[in-house]
Amino acid sequence: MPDNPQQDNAQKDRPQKEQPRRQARGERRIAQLLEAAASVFSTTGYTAASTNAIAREAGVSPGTLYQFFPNKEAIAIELRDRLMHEMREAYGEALAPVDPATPLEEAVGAAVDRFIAFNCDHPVFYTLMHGPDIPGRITEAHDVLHATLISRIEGLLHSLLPDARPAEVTRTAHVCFGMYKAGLELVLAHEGAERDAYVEEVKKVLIRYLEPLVGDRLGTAHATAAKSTP
Amino acid sequence: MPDNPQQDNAQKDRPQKEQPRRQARGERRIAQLLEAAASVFSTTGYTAASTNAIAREAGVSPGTLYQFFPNKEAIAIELRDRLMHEMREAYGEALAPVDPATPLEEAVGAAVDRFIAFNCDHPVFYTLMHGPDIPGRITEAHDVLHATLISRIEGLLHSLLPDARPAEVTRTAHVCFGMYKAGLELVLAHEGAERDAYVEEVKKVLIRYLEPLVGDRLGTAHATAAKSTP
DNA sequence: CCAGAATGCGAGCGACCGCTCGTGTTTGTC
DNA sequence: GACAAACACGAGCGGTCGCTCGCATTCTGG
Repeated sequence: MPDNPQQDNAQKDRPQKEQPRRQARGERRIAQLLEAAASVFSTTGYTAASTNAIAREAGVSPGTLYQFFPNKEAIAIELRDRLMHEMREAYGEALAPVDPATPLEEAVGAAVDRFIAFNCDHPVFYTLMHGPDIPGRITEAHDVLHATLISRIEGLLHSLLPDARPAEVTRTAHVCFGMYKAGLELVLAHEGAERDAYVEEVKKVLIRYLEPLVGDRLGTAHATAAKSTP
Repeated sequence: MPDNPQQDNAQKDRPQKEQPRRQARGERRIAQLLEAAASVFSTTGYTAASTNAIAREAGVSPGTLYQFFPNKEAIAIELRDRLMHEMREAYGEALAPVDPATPLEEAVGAAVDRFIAFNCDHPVFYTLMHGPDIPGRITEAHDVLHATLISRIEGLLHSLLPDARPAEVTRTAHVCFGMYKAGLELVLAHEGAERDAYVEEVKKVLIRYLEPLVGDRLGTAHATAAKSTP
């Protein structure tokens, strides 16, 4: 068991996890702790972040932290769940509506802009979602989420190129997601105007990768050999 | 100090690190230990890999391990250095010679093929080079190496598009490297025919990204609508 | 053959980590 | 005001980790 067998003496036989009646103070503490956790996670990564450091950052004792979270993992899960909720709420179904007549540039640009904006506002999101540092159970929930994201992209792709073998669509979706992920990392590594420039590069990568696939369907006149002289 | 302040009571005031005269047995042990380290690192990552586990995998005691390496970091560094040497030796200056007349497809394809082949043969290379799990000093050496790689790509790009502002060339190089890295991750996550398919996708991504930049320079008639009939 | 160096062992040190628990304080309810 | 529940504290428990140290064994040069 080369995993992370440090300890796992958490609660186990609790089919219903009935939490104690929270007071307003408790809710405030939870928010405080999650904010501190976001800070610590995004600067040191998940495994290197110690619960004592999170408690210290929040200005409380380790015992207080464990009043509200059964273990370290639960902190990350709750944080991720809240971020996911906030994202859905802010951007709705970001790439769900696959308007079949939208030009490729617009569809890709909008999706990339939204996701990147959210990640820039909440740096910890990248750490939790795409960080390779996450052990055990968290990953399982992430895998589900990752799969739904991929299938969203697949759906979008399917509406763009109805005549393609499913395996290829899946592969293309994985490539798009991987490239987006890499682009996001590049974007987060820069700031200001340079950051904006990288955002445009990411869009270019995706658009140019997908352009030949959608071909010149409909009247969308994107041209790989087009010039600025009409 | 959120770094890794576990211990650092290694040797410090040793300007010349004069190693003891190695015997053949010692060299064998070193190779054995590095092989074990490669296995453990690539399956558990750097930080999660324990030196005791490496020693156990190599079939020796922890004390023996520290006979040959001053600390855990040195194992990773030596491993990386040997891999780098092996790579230079196997593929020469992989993307150094910037033949200015090579078609884009060929240049990108060759470079991608070489790098990916090497990474497939030595999975630990990805962990050590691109793994986000590496603390402290190792990263410094990696940054140097990363910078030289980027400047190699810049050089290659400069020969392809001589009339481009340096900042843009740098940015393009970073994008190419990031996309290659993401593609490598995708490739390593699959096997057999699927893996080969992903390799081709990575090439497509890079070629299509760079194609509009090089335009139709010279007579290299790469065409997004080109066929296989000469 | 033998002195000394190189190699090998493994219990264990010190540090940190996730987490607990006994105790004390604050808050809501009657 | 009384009482229980929720909240807060922080020393410390059990554990792993990187690494050491004293000692035994094997190799090498003279």
